[in-house]
Amino acid sequence: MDYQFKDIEKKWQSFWAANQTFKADSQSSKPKYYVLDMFPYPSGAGLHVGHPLGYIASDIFARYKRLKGFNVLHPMGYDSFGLPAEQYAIQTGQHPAITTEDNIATYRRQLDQIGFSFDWSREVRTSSPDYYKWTQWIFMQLFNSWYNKDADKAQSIDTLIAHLEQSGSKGINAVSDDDTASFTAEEWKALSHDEKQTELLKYRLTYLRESTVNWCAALGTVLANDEVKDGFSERGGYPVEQKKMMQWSMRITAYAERLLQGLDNIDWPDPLKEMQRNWIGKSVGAMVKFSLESKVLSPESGAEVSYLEVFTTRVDTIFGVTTIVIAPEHELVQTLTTPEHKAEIDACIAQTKKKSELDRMADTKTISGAFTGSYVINPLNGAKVPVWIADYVLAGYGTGCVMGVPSGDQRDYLFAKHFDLPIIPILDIQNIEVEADPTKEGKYINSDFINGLGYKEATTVVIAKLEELGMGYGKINYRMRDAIFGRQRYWGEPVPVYFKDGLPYLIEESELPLILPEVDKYLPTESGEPPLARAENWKYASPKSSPKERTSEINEVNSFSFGEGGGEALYEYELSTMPGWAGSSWYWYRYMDAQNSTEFASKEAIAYWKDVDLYIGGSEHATGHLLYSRFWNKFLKDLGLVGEEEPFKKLINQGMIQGRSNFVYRVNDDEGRGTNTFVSFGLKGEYKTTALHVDVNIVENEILDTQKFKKWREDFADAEFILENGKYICGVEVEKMSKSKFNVVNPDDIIERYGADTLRMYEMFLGPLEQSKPWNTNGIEGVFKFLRKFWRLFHNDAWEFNVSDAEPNKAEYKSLHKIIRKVEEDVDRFSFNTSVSSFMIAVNELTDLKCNKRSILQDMVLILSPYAPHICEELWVLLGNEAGTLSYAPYPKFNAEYLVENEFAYPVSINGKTKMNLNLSLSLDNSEVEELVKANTDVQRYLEGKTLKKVIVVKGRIINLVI
RNA sequence: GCCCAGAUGGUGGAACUGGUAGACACGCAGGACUUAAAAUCCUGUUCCCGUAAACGGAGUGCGGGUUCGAUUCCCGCUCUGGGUACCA
Repeated sequence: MDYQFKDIEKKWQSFWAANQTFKADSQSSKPKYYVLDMFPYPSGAGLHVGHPLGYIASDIFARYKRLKGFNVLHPMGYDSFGLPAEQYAIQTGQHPAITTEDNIATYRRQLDQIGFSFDWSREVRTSSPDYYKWTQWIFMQLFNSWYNKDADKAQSIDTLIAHLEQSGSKGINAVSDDDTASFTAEEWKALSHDEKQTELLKYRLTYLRESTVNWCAALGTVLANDEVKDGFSERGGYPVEQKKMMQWSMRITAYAERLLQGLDNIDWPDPLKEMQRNWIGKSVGAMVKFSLESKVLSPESGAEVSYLEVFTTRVDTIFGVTTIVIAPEHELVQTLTTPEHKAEIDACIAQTKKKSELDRMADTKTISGAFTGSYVINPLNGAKVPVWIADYVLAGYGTGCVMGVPSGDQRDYLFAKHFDLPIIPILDIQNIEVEADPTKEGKYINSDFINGLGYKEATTVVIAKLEELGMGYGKINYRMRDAIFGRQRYWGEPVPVYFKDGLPYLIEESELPLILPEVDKYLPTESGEPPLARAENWKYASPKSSPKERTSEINEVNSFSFGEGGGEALYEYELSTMPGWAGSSWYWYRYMDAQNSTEFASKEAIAYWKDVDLYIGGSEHATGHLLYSRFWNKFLKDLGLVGEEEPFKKLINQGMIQGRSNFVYRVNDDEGRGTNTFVSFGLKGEYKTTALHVDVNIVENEILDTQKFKKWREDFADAEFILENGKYICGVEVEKMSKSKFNVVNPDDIIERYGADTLRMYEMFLGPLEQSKPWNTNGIEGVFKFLRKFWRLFHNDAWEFNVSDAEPNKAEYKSLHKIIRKVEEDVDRFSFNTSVSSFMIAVNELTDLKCNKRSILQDMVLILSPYAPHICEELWVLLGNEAGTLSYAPYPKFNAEYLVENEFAYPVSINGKTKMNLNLSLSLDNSEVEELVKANTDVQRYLEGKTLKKVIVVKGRIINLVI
């Protein structure tokens, strides 16, 4: 009987669906295990063969855990808001919801074919109102919270208001836009309602602020830093420019330290943790004030300024300061510039502006800057230090102002050399002849009271002195910026906010979800407003009656009296929508309780499932999704809504599957035009050729199917071929998988030809899960043959196949227990490729043994079932088990006794050279082994009178004799 | 530039804490079955010398080191992939 994979797979997929085999229990006496995949964006192209790699791995793991007795939650859903559907809508006028619906149907069909054990009853879609209601709800919680640094957590904004009412800004230790704000309780109370709101906005965890954003004109939207690559948008590759806009932001910087610390307690790949650490970019240093010679007025705030403040990580080098350099965009540039230097400074600023467009970052070699004519005073030695501007100083980091220490910093060094400024060595071992020496070794020189000290000591002493003088203090800076949260797009979650007198207010919780309105077109308006401005009646109608019982002063600032007549007033809704990462920053909680209409997930569900035990996805989300998710999780934890500080305990990055393109070589004629003759790869050196992509689906093992090639495209119908050894060999190159390169392999085709079980095993067999690798189908035959061989173990005519209940023999037990141990080890370290090999060996052994023992075969089916579930279900029933019981059957237990051997021969080397085979028994201790070895006649022969110095035994084996 | 990961036959890869390098699979070559092909099965397959074979020499990107013994550990390079980019 042949292996009819199509019938078998269809049968079991229907069975699982009909019986809800993989529905996770909300309550169970079994321990819980949560296996999660990064949910896909359902693109129009459908799944290609690279997408399921991670899903297959997680599915194997989930199925394995079920067999091991865990209550497994293994859900799937769709991150269904996003740009491509909207771009398509702009081009075709088709509503993105319809496109998305179609794409999801395709994804679902493709996923089902692979035989995943997802619990589809918990499916989520970020674009569904039932879902985004809660995304909006979380946004509201963020709006209503501030970060209390003393408690080191987010708290309700009411607690902040209460504090302000009580004692003003005194004693508030918050993360805010403006940490210099100070007023008394009386001053606070005297503020108008709008002034209070403006003030509070500086503390809210999501807030509106004018910020410099990455504006992509072609996409008509703002992009986050991680969506911009080298000045171009990640999606589409359009140019991105800097622009100032009023934007919603998320105060992720409040969590910088916790995001950093949390990395130490989670089992994630080190490179990924490292990426997040770099992104957060913690630097420990100090703030130092350099007094101005005379006080000036700030052009922005009008306040008196008496010093320039710098941030430095090397405060120990303060005696080597020869310049203070400020960013050309710094607010005091014009104020500090003396009339005789104005021309130079203006020229320099103009040049910077021109440059910053595109190549400011590419061009790091050119040194440009100018002297303002002003001086400041070094607080520790009173030296007069000139103030310069230079474009290597960024306005957006630290104070936009640095102290130039040419001896220790290469940029300062180049700057000093270029403008002929002094360079002061500050460490005795410093070598500064050709470049700066940033060493921390040696003893200080030219450095007043720290002369002779070492780095650590000097740093402590300098900071202490600065603090004593009131001219500085130790400070930690982070590179990470607050995350921009608004997008000027249609296909996203509406922000549940309306505006009154220019200030944002939340809509009522009871009014959620705020449904995305219909629009006539998906483009921005003529006046440049986001697409939502096109929606009719996109206005907030205040509730008919004022909310009751809003009498307290605290509540007063959160609400206001509505239109006099009741229900008359209409207010503008926020027009931007949320970014792609909003919906994906909490979705793992929704799976815990996907149908809940009163909470984002019930307390009980969250208390039971807690967190994700295993998360599988690509490392490209390192500084996006994975960071934002950790941020929201910590916030939800602060509010007591969830229990765990970190959402994803263990994370595995699956490697990317790259495309593998095939080429044919068209022979050119003398004029360089292409002929219709194609030369095989090995002979192409003898001709002038042009390489053309050829569809990888008509190439097998690099051999072109010339008949299919002629049919592939009309103009190749009468192509001729110059063959080698009767075959046309194609060239190969690894590239991104894309339609235009004809290297896209669709999993449907593979399943059609070999079945889902083969696809699953082959994707694992291809190589280590975490490694990126090109897809090629060259080895898939081997996996298919293996499954067929496994099938034949149960259906072979060569021996009468009767399941026997007899006691298995030693050899059969040995094969079985070898594979039990191997697969357990492999699954635990996600080395699925090596277990596939081990299966092949085990099945070969059992075939050779003509094994028909029920217990052995049954255990084999169990062990293989996570990898190839369909065939195993079929064989499980064949062995007399009830249909559907396989997925929760107990996993076979490993017993080491079956692997013990009493006697074996192995090579032993003498002084490192392999010389002889020894037959010895195990389970002796080292001294006994030594005696035995000495008594061995073979060894005697080699010794030839010399003494045996050492017997090296490893894991009970003699490896080497030292003579 | 900086940070991280990697480099093993014709190919994908294995060797888990230093212990017979090349498991397993693909491909290739030869053979069996067949009128033939496909399918299946068997044998060989790191390279070099040589042969009927045994055997001998080299060998895990390159150059050193530690060790009885290194793909594995250490130092210095080369190349490839990923991240990041004037962060003071």
